[in-house]
This record gives sequence, C-alpha cells and structure tokens, in this order.
Amino acid sequence: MAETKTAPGVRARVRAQLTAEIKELARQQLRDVGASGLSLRAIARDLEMASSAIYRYFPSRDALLTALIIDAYNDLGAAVEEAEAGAKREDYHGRWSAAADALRSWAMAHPQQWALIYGSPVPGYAAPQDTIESASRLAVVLFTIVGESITARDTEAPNTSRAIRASVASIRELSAGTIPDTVLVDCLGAWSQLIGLISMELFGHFVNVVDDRDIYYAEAVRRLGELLLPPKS
Amino acid sequence: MAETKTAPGVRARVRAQLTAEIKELARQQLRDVGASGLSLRAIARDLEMASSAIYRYFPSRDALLTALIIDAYNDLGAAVEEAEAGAKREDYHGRWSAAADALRSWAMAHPQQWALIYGSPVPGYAAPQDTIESASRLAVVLFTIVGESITARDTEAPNTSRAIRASVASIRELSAGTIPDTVLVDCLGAWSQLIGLISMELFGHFVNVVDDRDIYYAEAVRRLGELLLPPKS
DNA sequence: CAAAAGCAAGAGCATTGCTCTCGTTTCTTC
DNA sequence: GAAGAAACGAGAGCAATGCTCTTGCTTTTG
Repeated sequence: MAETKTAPGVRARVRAQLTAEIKELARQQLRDVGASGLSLRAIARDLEMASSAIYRYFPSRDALLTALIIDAYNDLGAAVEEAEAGAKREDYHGRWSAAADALRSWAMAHPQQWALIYGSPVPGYAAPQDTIESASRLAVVLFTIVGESITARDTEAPNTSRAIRASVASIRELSAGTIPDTVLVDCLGAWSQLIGLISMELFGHFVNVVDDRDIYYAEAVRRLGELLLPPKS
Repeated sequence: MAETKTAPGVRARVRAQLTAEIKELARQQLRDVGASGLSLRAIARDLEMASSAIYRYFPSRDALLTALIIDAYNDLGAAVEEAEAGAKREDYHGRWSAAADALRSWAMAHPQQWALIYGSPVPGYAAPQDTIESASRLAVVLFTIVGESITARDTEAPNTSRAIRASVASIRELSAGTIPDTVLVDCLGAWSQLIGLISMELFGHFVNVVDDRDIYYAEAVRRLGELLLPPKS
C-alpha cells in the first residue's frame, strides 16, 4: 500500500516540476533577449542537463513558444478578469476602464509576452487549436460588459445591412446574441483599437507622437466607453 | 575618354544593382519563410557568391532587415498616398476610405512586410532614426485628410483638459496645428484602430470571429470617417 | 519479478551569423 | 599614365543553434 496515489506518480510530479522550470527559464530569456533569441541549449545549460534532454519535455522550440503563448493568454486573461470583477456590476463604465487599464498594465509589465501573442506570429502561421480558448478570455470580458449593459438599457437596435450582419455572425454567438449588430461592429473596433493602441505604444510607433501615454490611453478608453456603453446615470 | 561619367562610376552602379538584388531575394525569402527564417547564406547561394561577400553590402542581418523595413514603409506610404490622391480634394470621406482601403490592400498583398513594420520589433528595440521619416508617411496622409476637413468646416473646438492637450503636443506639430485636440485624440484612436484591425486580421485573431473581413473592414472605416470628418454634404 | 515505457547523456549533423586573411580589381591622386 | 589607396570576392574558420540517434539507466506497469 504505502503511497496511495502512485497513480499520478512521483515521476509525473517531477516531470511537471521540470516542465515548469523550463518555462520559467524560457520566460526569463524572453525578457532578456526576446523571442528570437530564445535558446533551448541555454535553458539546458542553466538547468545543468544535456541539451537533448529538453526534448523530452518540449518536442521543439516552437512547441515551447506555443506553451508560452498559451500561458501568456491565460495570464493576461486572468489579470483582466480579476480587475473587471473588482468593479460594481452595474457600473459598466467602471468595469470597462478597469478591464482596459488592466490590459495595458499587463502589457507594460510583460512586453515580450505581449509581443508573443499580439505581435507577428513567430513560427509560420496557424494558431494551434489549444490557444483559441485561452485567447478568447480577453474578448469575452470586453464583450460581456457591453452585452450586459445592453440588456440593462432598453434601446432598439438600429438596422444594419444583411451583409454586415453576416460578416459578424460568428462573434454574435460568443456574446449570446444580446448585442445588436451595430454595437457588435463598434465592439470589434474598440477591441482592435485597444490592442492597436498598446501595440503601437509598445512597438515604438508612438515615439515623438504621443508624449504622455498614460493620459492619452485613459482618454481613449473613456471615449470608447462612451461610444459603446449607455450614458452614465 | 569613352565613359563620360566615370564619376558616379561603374563600380557604384554595379554596387547599387547588387544591393537591389540582395534586397529582392531577401523579400522573396520573407514571403517564403518569414523574417525569422531569412538567411544571408541562402541569399549568397542564390547569388552564387561567397557568403562573406554579402557583408560588403550589409554589415549584418539586422541591417538588411532594417533596409527592408524602410523600403516597406516607403512602399506602403507611396501606395496610400497614391490612392488618396485619386479622390476629389473636397471629398473627405472619399479620401479617407481610399487611404484606408489602400492600407489594407497593401497589407494583404505584403503580409510579411506588414509584420516587419507593425509586428514585434525583430532586433531588440529602437527604430533607427532612418526609419522615422518613411514611417510617418502613412500618418501624414491620414492626419492631413482630417486636418483639411477641419479647416474647411467652421466648428469651434471643444475644450480638453490641460493634461490631455499636453499628451498630444508632439503630434499637433505634425498636423500644423489645424486639428483641435479633441479631434486629435480621435485621430490617434482611428489610426491605431486601422493598424489594429489589419494586424488582428493578418495575425489570425479574427479567425472564427469575423467572417467576412472585407465587409467588416469597410464598415469600420466608414464609421471612423463619420466620427472624424464633417457630415457628408 | 520481468517487460515496457520514460528518461538523461553524449556524439553528431546540418545550418547559421560573422570574422579574418589573402589575392584581385577598380578608383584616386600625383 | 603609373603608383597608391580603397573596395571587392573568395575561402577557411569559429562559436552557436535546433534537432536526431544511440546507448545505458530508472521508474512504472502487467
């Protein structure tokens, strides 16, 4: 008898541990030399193991990167979810800026991981299916705020053309159909604008353009909120 | 006598020629294997010259990439400028969508070059000073349209807070001060949204989200135009 | 307890960016 | 026009990378 749950096994545990250590060292390298400089051999050296042993844990460099991408999506998603949950449910503007601010804060704190998920796809293309669930967490938060604010107010949906309606059919499901198409279009725009603003700032496109980026971002977020949400009570 | 202008020199000419060929092959590799897979040695092989000879033309791989980045900025800038110039001067909405459409068209036709300039910075950071002039061409077009539409209409500028005004001081110069701060903030947002929309589409974030991206983009551009420009006559 | 599966190490291969040296060709200056 | 300087191309070489294969060892499984 002795160990009740050898089923999960001591081996599985040390494996999980080592996998985590590898990822942690990889994140550290990401900070220091960026994604393009990430080296499996360097990780192996830090771990004092043979370079070939790494391949027991990640079949390729791209696989490691993919794992880091998923972690980054989840980390970001959790940060935004938590911040948004801290605002009063009926304060839609507060929820909106809490989420948007958390988004930017996370990006500033983890620029390389932001680049990993919102920069150019490193391998070839094709986001693995594993990433999509983690990736959608951010969008779910943003769209949910708008969706709930819509059901809370009583506004009739202005009509949109059949073609536009069809073009956003997929995303309508994600929002459970509570958001009229016209607002949905604005939502997608706002979402893209947030990602765009942060990427532009992080990737250096705002140098000599926007001076105080904290203030500018806050103002941009405020305006998007006014566009998407019912007027403040 | 013979060659009149040995001053520019046969050597300079063949050098320019070879430099162009290297860049062309590099662009081809960009298309095939992406920026991360760009190999100086492969270019040398295609050119049937020693790999070390390439370094007479570009001191490093990053230098080649930088040259490609500048070319991409200029190519994109020229495409947008030309498209915008094709619209009637007083048709601001027409100019706006012409520019925005040209932007996306160029991106779809040159996805890897788009990734080069709007994706994650490949080397470390620090856009070389050389790039900023080429990089600003797009922004100049967009901001000029809005600026001219403002001077054409007679609207008083709503006030903005001192802090917000200061945060966009740099960009105000670029627009020669014709755009009131409140519109300037919207301009920056619209600019970021366009870059964001195209990047999200190109980098795969709209898979299973936006179905007909042509139509959606056109609609987003239309709404941005309505926000920024005076109502259609 | 024995077979099977997981694991670590080492050697090795192909490839890369980049440097150095050495003749050769072109340009410049007298 | 000839001598000196600068630019050039080629080859060898270095350090580093991702990844594979084989060879023993350990944990798990039946």
